[in-house]
Amino acid sequence: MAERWALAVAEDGGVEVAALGPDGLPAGPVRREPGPAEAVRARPEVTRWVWRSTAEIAPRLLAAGVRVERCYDVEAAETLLLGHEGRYGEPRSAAAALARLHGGPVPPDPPQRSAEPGAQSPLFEPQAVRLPLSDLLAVYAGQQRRHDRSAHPDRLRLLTAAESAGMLVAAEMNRAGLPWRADVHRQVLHDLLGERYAGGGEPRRLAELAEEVSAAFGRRVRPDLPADVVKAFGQAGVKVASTRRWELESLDHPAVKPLIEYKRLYRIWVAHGWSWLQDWVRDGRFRPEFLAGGTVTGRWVTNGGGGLQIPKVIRRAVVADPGWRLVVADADQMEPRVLAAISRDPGLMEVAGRETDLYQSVSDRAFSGDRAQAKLAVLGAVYGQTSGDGLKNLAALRRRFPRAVAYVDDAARAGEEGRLVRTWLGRTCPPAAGAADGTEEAGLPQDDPSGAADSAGSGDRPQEWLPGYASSNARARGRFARNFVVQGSAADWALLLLAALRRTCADMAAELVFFQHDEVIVHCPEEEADTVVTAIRDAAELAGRLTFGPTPVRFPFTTAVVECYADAK
DNA sequence: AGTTTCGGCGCC
DNA sequence: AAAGGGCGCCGAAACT
Repeated sequence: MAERWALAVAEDGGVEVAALGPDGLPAGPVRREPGPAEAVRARPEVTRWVWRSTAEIAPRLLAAGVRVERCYDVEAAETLLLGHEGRYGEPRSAAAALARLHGGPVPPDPPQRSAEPGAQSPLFEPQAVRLPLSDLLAVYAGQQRRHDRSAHPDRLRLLTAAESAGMLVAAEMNRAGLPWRADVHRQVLHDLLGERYAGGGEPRRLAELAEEVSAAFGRRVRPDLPADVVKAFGQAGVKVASTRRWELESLDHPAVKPLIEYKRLYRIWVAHGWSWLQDWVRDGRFRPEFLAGGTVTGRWVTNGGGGLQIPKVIRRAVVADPGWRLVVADADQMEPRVLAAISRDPGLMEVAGRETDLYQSVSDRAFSGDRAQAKLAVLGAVYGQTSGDGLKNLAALRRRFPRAVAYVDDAARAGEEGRLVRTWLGRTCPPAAGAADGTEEAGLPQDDPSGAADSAGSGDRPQEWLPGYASSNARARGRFARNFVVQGSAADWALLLLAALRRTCADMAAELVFFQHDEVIVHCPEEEADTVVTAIRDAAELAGRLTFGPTPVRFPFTTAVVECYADAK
C-alpha cells in the first residue's frame, strides 16, 4: 500500500510530519520529531516523502544511514511547473510558491552558493527559506492541481517524480564519491608532463614544448597566450584568425606540432593537474557534487572539479576498491533512439527497434553503408547543422525518415517563433534560450534576462529595427529548441533509468558513483557485477517503456566490468 | 583590487 | 560567406 507522508524541517532542526491521504491532503495530525532521520526511520511503510528540498534533507538521512524509497521535491516541482506554464525565471522557492498562492509579495530566490574546492558540503543550505508544514502542504496541493491542468498530467507527474528521484540519486552519489587513486593520477601526470619544478611553474614537458614553439618562430612566444601566438604567426607570414586546434592543423609551419601538443598537455595540467588533485580528491574519492536538473534540458551538471569532463587519460585514476569492480555502462546511440521514440517515425523506429548499431542501420538505408556520414547526418539534424555536407546528408535523412526530421524541424520553428517547446515528459524550454547566441557583431543588444521573467506575452516581439539581429537570434533559438526536444527527452529517460537502477542497488552493496548524460558507473563487489549488468539492461528497458509508453524502440547499453575506468570501451 | 568576459578545450 | 546543441573550468584580458 502506497503511503505518502510530508516532512518539513523547522528552524531548530526538528521536523514536522503528517500523513497524506490519497487526495494529497493531510490525513492525520501533525507530529513533531527530533530530526528527519528519526521521522523516516520510524515509518518504514512510507513509500514517498513530500518535502521542500532533497538537497537539504537527503544528506542528513544518508549521514544517519536512513534510506527513503521515493520522494517528491516541492522546489524541483515548482521549477518544472513554472517552466511548463511559460513562467520561466520566476522565483522557484517554496516560499515564493506560497506567496503566489496567497497573492503576497514574492521573495526572490536566494543566490546560488558557488563551489569551493575542498569545501565540506553543508548539511543545510544556510540561506534556504523553510516553510512550516501547513504552508508546504498548501503549496503541494496547489502543485497537484497545476499538474492536473497540464496537457499531459500523467507525463508531467512522472517527470516530477523522476526529477525528485534524480535528486535522491545525486545526493547519494555526492556522499559516495567516485573511487580515485591519487597515486595513479600522479603517475599519469608525471608520465605526461614530466617533473614539476619548484615554484609552481610549468612542468618539464610543457617547458620543453614552449621552447620548441619559440625556436620554430625564432623568438620567445608564450603558447598559452592566443594573442601572442596569432601575432607570431602573422610575423611569420601565416595569417590565422585564432589558435583553435582545427585551424592550426591546416597550417604548414614547424610551430604547429609542438603548439598543439602543448595545448593538449597544458589543458591537463591546469584542469586536472596536481592542484586539482589537491582540491578535489579526499580519502580516495572524488566528490564533484552532482546537481540534478542543473541545466534547462534536464541534464545534470557538477559543481566543482569538472566532474563531467574527466579527460580520457585521467580516467586511469578511477579504480575500484580491492575486491570490487566498476560496472561502466554507456547507452548505445541514445539520441537517435530517443528521436525515434518521440517522433514515432516508422523507419527510424524500425532500426531503433534493434539493438545493433543504429548508425550502421541508418547508413545502410540512406547512406550506402557510410556509417560516418549517417552519424554526422543524424547528429546534424539534432544539433541544427545547416552548412557543408550536413545539408546534403540531411536531405537524404529526410527522404528516409521524414517524420523524425519533421519533428525536430517543428521544434526549431516553434523555438524561432518563441512558442513553448517541451520534452516528451513536459520539461519546457525557456522561450529566450539561445538568444544570446548569434550576435556576432560586437555591441548588439542581448535579451535582458530579467525581462524574460515578466514578459510572458511579449518575449517574441521581433526587433526588426536592427537588421539581422532578430533573424540570427531566432535561428539560434531554433537550434536550441531543436536540440532541446531530443537532449531533454533523453534526459527524461535517463532519470527514470537512474531511478530504476537505484531501486535495484538498494538490495545490494552496489553503489551508483557516477552519471554523465548517457553513462553510469556502479561500484560493486565483484560477485555482484553480473547482477548489476543485468539490472542496468532491465532499468533501461523499463525506463523506455515508462517514459515513452508502448514503443518498439530499444535502449541497449554497452557495459564493461572493469577494475579501472580507463579500461572500459 | 575585485569582478566579469573571452578564448580555448575537456566531456556528452 | 557562413551559420551544430548542452555544460564547466582555467588563465588572461577587459572591465569597473
